[in-house]
Amino acid sequence: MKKLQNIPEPSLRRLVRYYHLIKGLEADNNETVSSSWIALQLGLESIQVRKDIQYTGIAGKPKSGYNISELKNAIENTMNWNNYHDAVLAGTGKLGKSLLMYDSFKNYGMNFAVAFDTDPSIIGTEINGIKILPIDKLSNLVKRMHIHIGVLTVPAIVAQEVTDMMVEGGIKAIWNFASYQIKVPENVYIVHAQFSQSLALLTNKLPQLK
Amino acid sequence: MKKLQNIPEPSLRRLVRYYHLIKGLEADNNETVSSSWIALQLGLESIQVRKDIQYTGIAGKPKSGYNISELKNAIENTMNWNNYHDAVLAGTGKLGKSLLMYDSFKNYGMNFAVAFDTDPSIIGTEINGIKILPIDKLSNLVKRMHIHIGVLTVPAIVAQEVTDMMVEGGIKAIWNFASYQIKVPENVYIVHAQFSQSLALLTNKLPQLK
DNA sequence: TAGATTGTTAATCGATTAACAATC
DNA sequence: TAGATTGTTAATCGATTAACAATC
Repeated sequence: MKKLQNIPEPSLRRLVRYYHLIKGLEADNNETVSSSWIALQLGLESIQVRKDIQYTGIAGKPKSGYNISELKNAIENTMNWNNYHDAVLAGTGKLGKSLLMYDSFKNYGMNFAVAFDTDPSIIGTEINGIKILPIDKLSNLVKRMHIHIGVLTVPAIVAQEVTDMMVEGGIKAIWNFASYQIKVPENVYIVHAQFSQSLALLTNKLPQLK
Repeated sequence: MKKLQNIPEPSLRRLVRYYHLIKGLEADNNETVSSSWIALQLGLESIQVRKDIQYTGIAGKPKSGYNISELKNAIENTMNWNNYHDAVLAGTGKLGKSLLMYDSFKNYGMNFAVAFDTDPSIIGTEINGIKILPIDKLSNLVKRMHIHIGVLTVPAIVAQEVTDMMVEGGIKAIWNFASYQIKVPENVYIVHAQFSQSLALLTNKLPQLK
């Protein structure tokens, strides 16, 4: 049984980059990859790559490096991407719809079981095969289906209200796209996914780039 | 003239959260906010909030705290959100389209001037008032219009090719949504915005939450 | 064997936190 | 004035990096 270790957030982010990099390698038929090659591609130091990979629990071989498919599996295991977990999405506006249309989340551990909205004109319809139900059914359905992941793509003004419904239903992790500081009990985990947060990293650097 | 300081990424991310929090405060008519109140709302320590705010260059008042509108402005200045910069988007698939439809980027320092794609059936049309042009015009147009921000929402397989066009045209910052490790010269800044990166932070924690 | 690469242990660096002085 | 809150300086903590031994 693998011991669960808290992997630093920067390491998790880099591991995803390694993952996408070596997926490209698999296509050509390479078998191994070295930390220094990964580092070179990503502009990092090889020791940092080795440290990050150690968090996944696999070992490389001196001289040859890491087995590519083993490393790929190890990252998938670390991220829990080797199987997927049901999720609900609340708020089928432009962004919500776009996420529902995106078919690749299953490769990243998540599957939309059902979506919720308040707009009577779309309730009962489907987006990409995913049924849209009225928001007041959220809490009960989530409880009944034992769903633990909620994706929040509602307007800021109702973000807390919908969050409370999710928490009431037993949601344990919220992927929050709403520009609102939702409050949750201590045992609920939030990942902030606002575009503004990511974009801030870019716009903040602009004066130094021109 | 404010000195440019490199603000740590975690601080930038938290500052965006403070920003959304105090925007809610402005609506009610509060005038000041304390670091301890912000910290309480976000589950942080007040000293960390004060440290982050110091990066924006403003000073608070002992006993009363920070002036809310001053703090809001200071964060906007730090992120360069007080005016906006033209950007181009390449790849008008589901995600690209959804970003073009999103009208709030102007509030976060960015404005789509034009978009690019390869699909002849949509070239020449507009999405949300933004013209879609053939990708081979990208480099020249970007150069001519002095655009410095590129948003990459193309399939992984062409990500490097399109990146090269952007770089050739003089793009200095790339907001990359493609699941591909694009390579750029040292003077080009990349922000990784893949859903998988953000989602990894959530799925990695799942075993501890259930 | 020699050389390349991993993995361990220790050192460094930078971000966070603590203590407390300054001040409104 | 007393008390609340900021801001500074120092201490701590955790992530990154360096040095080098282990090993294929």
